[in-house]
Amino acid sequence: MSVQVAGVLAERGDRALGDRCPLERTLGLVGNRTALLLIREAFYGATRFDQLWQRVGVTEAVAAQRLRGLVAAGVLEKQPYQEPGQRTRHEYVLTPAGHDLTPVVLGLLQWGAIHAPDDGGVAMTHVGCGAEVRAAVRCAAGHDVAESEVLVATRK
Amino acid sequence: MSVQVAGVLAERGDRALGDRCPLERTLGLVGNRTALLLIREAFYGATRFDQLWQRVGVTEAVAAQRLRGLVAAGVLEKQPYQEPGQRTRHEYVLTPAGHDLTPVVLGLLQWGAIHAPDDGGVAMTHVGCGAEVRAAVRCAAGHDVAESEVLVATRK
DNA sequence: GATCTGGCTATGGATAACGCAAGTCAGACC
DNA sequence: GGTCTGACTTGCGTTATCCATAGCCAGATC
Repeated sequence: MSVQVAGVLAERGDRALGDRCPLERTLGLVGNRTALLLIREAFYGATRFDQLWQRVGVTEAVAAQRLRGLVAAGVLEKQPYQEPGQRTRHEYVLTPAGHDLTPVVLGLLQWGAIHAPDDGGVAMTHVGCGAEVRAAVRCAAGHDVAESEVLVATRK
Repeated sequence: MSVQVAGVLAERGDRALGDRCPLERTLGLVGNRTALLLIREAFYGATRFDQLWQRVGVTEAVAAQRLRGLVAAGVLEKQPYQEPGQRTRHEYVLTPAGHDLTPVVLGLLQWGAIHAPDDGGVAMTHVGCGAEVRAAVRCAAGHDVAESEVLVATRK
């Protein structure tokens, strides 16, 4: 059981659609290990360069490179801040576009917790009611949507 | 505004947690370009080896390698099938674990459609009611959950 | 038995991602 | 002016990922 596809996606046969195919560019922006781990840490609340590279466990060089990419992609932005007695520095905070990745990061965390048991799985709960939190697929009318009820079409 | 963290995640300070940190292993399994594109095609309904590598636009060698990984990770499984007058072959179908990646793939498709306009963005609608489909964060009690209302804790 | 086809495997080489180590730079503090 | 620290940058070697090409194998067809 899969989603339903329409338009170019359905008509292409068995050919690739090249680099304008859905996900191609997106994965170029956020679809690598370090970028997703940095986004995870941003979700956890890390903002300073030091925190980010140390918690992710990559070198400063790689962190700097990926952070530049994420800023360019509009996922993070650099904001100046100043602690008393310290000089002005910059912190990396999630933009609205970055926050829109919540279902993705949360979905991956949830998937790992269930299906990759060695992954130091996490438990996520709703602070308000204590119930388990999960990424779900819904429609704007409020229905829970099964995978087979999704129609994917190319935009004009 | 970020999620709330508890337990080891909150106490670790600015150290990395190594390869048992949430997402590390998960991203090793499904967190690379080709794997995610193959999962996308599986969502779209492709099952045969030829379809998969051609639609993704990758060589047979790379596709075979990643498909082995996805089968080993339990995301896909090989099932024998036979078309009349043809010999027995194998197709790759999503396992329940693979289907559990729906919010992730759908979330990435949705993010790309909004924030990466050159990504050949797609429109996703609910077949039942025609409303737009989106990945959302909910709790088991049925509440919509804001990012700041999520408590992430390490499992024991 | 020879051929063909879908589904792979094998080899070699390019590019990208990463780790390690060292260096730069700006401003607070002495 | 000199030192220190957080935030990077630079250079180099290694590993992972990818492409291109070629070859293998099983079974249906001829």
